[in-house]
Amino acid sequence: MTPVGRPREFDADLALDRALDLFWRNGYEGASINEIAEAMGVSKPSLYAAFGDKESLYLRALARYGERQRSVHARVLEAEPDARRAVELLVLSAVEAVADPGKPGGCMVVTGTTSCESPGVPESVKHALREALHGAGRAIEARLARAKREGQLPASTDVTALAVYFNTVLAGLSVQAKGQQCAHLLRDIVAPTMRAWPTEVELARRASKPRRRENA
Amino acid sequence: MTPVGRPREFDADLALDRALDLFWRNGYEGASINEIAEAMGVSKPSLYAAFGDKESLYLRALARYGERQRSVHARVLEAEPDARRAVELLVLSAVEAVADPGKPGGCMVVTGTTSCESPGVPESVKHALREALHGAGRAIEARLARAKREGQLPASTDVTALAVYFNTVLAGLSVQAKGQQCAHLLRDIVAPTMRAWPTEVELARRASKPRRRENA
DNA sequence: GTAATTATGTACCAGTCGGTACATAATGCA
DNA sequence: TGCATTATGTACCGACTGGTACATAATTAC
Repeated sequence: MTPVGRPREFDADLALDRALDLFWRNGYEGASINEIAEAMGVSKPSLYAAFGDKESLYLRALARYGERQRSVHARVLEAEPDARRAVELLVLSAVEAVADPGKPGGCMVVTGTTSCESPGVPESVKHALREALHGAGRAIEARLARAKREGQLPASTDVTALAVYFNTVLAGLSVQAKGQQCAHLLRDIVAPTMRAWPTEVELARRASKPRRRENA
Repeated sequence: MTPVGRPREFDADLALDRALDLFWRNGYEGASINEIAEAMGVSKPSLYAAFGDKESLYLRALARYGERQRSVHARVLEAEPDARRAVELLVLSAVEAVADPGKPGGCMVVTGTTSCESPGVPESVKHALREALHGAGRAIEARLARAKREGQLPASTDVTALAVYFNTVLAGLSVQAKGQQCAHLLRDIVAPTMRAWPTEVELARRASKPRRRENA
């Protein structure tokens, strides 16, 4: 079932990736339609015909970014049976990702969030960015909740607070990467970051009755 | 010695604060000269006569922001003799600051850093922002180094890494505030954040010979 | 007084912004 | 062969961008 009408001469999927790259680098207002169209290798009317206005294009790009990000996070978080090790890998992979010279520095959601206060940014975009930022936290929280069920975290653990904490460190990493902080310095913060994980000492001190450790 | 010529009819100091507010909120490119002039209560030519071009104005606003920020940080960091408590107060004060509804959400340096990749941002601005971001880390590092000298941190402590870590959490806090994360959730990350502080357990485990604690 | 100096508002500059009207080209279907 | 449908490039729209020319107003110095 080939579609009727003149076929488009560009790969819409590839073009969206070019737009994603620019939005990632410069945020919603910082990326102009003109340069996006040029990067896509497409004239402006073709861009509008294929993706609608700037708002729709950004939301599509953000959605794609989110899918990929969620997939990476899920793989890292679910691969390791030990939750502490899983989160540590998440942070470490984030360090490597934001410092990757082949990609725009930092995280698209962080870049977008910190530069979306202007009234020129549609409310839908602000909402999607907030949702994406909090969504990352919720993914971590789910993993921590599972760890708690499995006895890898004390029953008294506030998994919400701990998830927000890790999410905050990830956001901070993105800022540091944009600020051109050396990659090796960023790698060195993984260890301090993970010390937030409730230790056996605290586990013993906090729990009223000692908890038998089932894993590892 | 009153200056010759027609006196200016606006308070340049106050006007700079209005510009600071907008740059803080929207970053370098996100804040337009037109709206800044309007917020200043000044016509555009008067603005240019008093402050030069946009680049100069931003650098002056950023310098003022930096001075105030440094002053607050220094007061918090130096007031407490106990370094751990001092850093905890720093993080706590940052939470309250970025969540202050009376001020633009988040930190001006973070907002600026995450939205300065575009070629439209002068190199001097990018440089000043990097410097400001790293400067905050260096202030923390200095306090940690002092703590190490005073025996409040094990001699094996990597104060640079620890300072970058705390600075990263502060940057992340700013992002979370921009993302409208509830203030009470941000307050709850202070405790996990401070667990990165080398504990007595680690102090004992790491030091080859036990270190006598001199303070507290 | 007059000259020099500085500030002010209007009105404008070229360039870019997001977005589109319109004529033309390329396809499937009849 | 038309005809409907869709894509394409040119050329444009009004609004806004950072920045300024210029005439005028207000002050000090002489």
